[in-house]
Amino acid sequence: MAADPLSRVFSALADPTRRDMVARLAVGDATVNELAEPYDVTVQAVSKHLKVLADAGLVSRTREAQRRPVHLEAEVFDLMTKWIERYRRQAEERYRRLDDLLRSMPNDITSTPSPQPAQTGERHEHHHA
Amino acid sequence: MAADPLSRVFSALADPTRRDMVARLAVGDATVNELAEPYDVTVQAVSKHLKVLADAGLVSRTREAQRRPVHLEAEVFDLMTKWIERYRRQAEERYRRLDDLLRSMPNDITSTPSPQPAQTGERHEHHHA
DNA sequence: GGTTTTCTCAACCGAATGGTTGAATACAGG
DNA sequence: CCTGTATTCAACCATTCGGTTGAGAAAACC
Repeated sequence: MAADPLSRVFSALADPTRRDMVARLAVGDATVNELAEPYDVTVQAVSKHLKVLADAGLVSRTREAQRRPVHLEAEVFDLMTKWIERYRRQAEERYRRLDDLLRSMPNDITSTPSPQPAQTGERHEHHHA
Repeated sequence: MAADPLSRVFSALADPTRRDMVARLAVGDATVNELAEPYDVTVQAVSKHLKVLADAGLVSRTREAQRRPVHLEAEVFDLMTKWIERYRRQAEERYRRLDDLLRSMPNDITSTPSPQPAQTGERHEHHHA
């Protein structure tokens, strides 16, 4: 339903019930009924949550008799951590550079915007005129 | 609006436009108008997105004349990475233990009383010797 | 003081979300 | 074959979400 994979994963984990399910599935596989037990919602609602997690690639279900054991797929986590780490590092590096800049010039700021090159993925020019 | 912090952060990053804003803010602070420029939505929509990011603690705004420069707060990322890493590690450890277990017992316990149900997606090997 | 710029608030709209109940499907077993 | 169990599908409902337009609010500039 949702467009890109990253949005699906973030969106799937934006719900506390679904995060709790993931937490419990990290301990071990479980059936839908087992998963539904602790919550006071219907089994159908849990089944829907599972579908969201499955669409995000976070869990897989294999038919085994009439039960459908749910299994956590941990690889998708990397998608998020990569994204997060990338921009956190970028932000922290910028912070560090700003610190250096401030440290190196006690006065006389406001003249040089930082000399960093055009950023990859920046699809927008500052035609500041 | 008053969901838990973790839900707010995940939810905030579940939108591609907001993720793009975060990516751009990692490069440097920006005003609402500057942020709105590349997207073909109204400034009000961007302002709303910013409110979501701010409620999640991902950005902060400081009034500076009539402009409100937006600043990325990278610490909140840790909230997510901690949660993610915790359960990924747990799942991987469980995997490792399961591997050891399977390695230690040569015969499979899950003997199928009925013949193969011709169902796709069977993932455990029945090496019928 | 009045205007312009920047930004937010309010009301509204359509689509998605999370929940429900009820019916259907698939399989195990008497 | 019939029944029970596990799960999903379908329709519905209330709320949220992302977007719009239109009206403020606050500061800078004339």
